[in-house]
Amino acid sequence: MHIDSAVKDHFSDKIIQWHGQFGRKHLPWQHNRTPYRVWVSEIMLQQTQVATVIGYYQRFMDKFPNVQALAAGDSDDVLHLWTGLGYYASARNLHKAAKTVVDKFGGEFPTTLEAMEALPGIGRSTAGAILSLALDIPLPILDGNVKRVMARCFMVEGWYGQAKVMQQLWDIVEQLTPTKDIQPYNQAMMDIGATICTRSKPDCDACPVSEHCQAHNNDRITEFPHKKPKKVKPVRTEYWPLVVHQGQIMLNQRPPSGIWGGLYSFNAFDDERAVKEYNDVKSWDVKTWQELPEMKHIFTHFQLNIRPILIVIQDHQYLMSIADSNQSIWYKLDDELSFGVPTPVLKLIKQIKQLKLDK
DNA sequence: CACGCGTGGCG
DNA sequence: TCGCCAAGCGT
Repeated sequence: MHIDSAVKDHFSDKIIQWHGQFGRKHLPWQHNRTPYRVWVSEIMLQQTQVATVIGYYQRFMDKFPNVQALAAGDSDDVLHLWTGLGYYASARNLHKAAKTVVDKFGGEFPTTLEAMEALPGIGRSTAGAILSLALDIPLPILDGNVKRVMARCFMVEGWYGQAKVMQQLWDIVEQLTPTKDIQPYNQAMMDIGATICTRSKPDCDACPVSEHCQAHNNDRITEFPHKKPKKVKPVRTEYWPLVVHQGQIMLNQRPPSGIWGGLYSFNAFDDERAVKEYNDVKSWDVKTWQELPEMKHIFTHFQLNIRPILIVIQDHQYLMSIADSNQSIWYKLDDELSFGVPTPVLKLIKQIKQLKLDK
């Protein structure tokens, strides 16, 4: 995609002008902007909101005011200052990179994208942020905010996990990046994403570049950015006969491997008709046949809908023979459990106990 | 390309 | 109440 140079100029003019009026200029890391200070803020802000970061940032800077102090610092102190912030590998990378900057670069941060990206924990966007915000080097950034703004302005199809989408977004921000005033420009891009072009209910009336926004102009704002399709968990429905006789309930041990391996559970059938056929084969004298409310049980990889059917029987001619075959047991509801059962089975057993059946 | 990484805020 | 998500990166 090629962006017309007049459009580009107008776009960046609008963005920079907006920054003068509405941009955030008094966050702690926006004063005394050095690569070190911007770097620490960028790492802390990865996947963490501004309001959360501020306190951590100030404590960190009090303890480690420059890269030499951090490099010389104790790793326990670094991690302690990170406690509660999460992503502790980021703190370890930060410490490691500080040592590299001091040992290999004499305490001066590199000024090229490539060298910056070679430091642990610094990817392309963070490298661009440090170099542009601290040193006014005209490089684009592409964090979550900028991605959202770009996806809407240019109606980028697809979701961020796709390589072609990221390529397209980088291509767009490269073309739009102005050669001067990069600091306010990049700062404003993030601010607009964070405060105007929000995930839900974007305030397009307040946006300085809404006239360039294809999604807005086509009234399709809510469609962008496209969400990654959630993997739909397969749904399986099973009918479970809960066969009760004289205060006992029939359970079967499951195969040793697979779901609920070795645990005791109820028989499972694909439909209610199969349960009836099963019952016919057994020739039980059925006293009660009652469908209980469906239960949903979520596994990692699928959802199981359980349709329990309470079957109270009074014939006991067959009971012992059933129990003798197929790993079946008759569990006395008054006894303590002495074997493993899956959670939905435990819930059903508790339900049945409360019914106080045919004692 | 998918996943793990941590926590707090929000609708 | 709880699933979703927020200034990404490394594997």
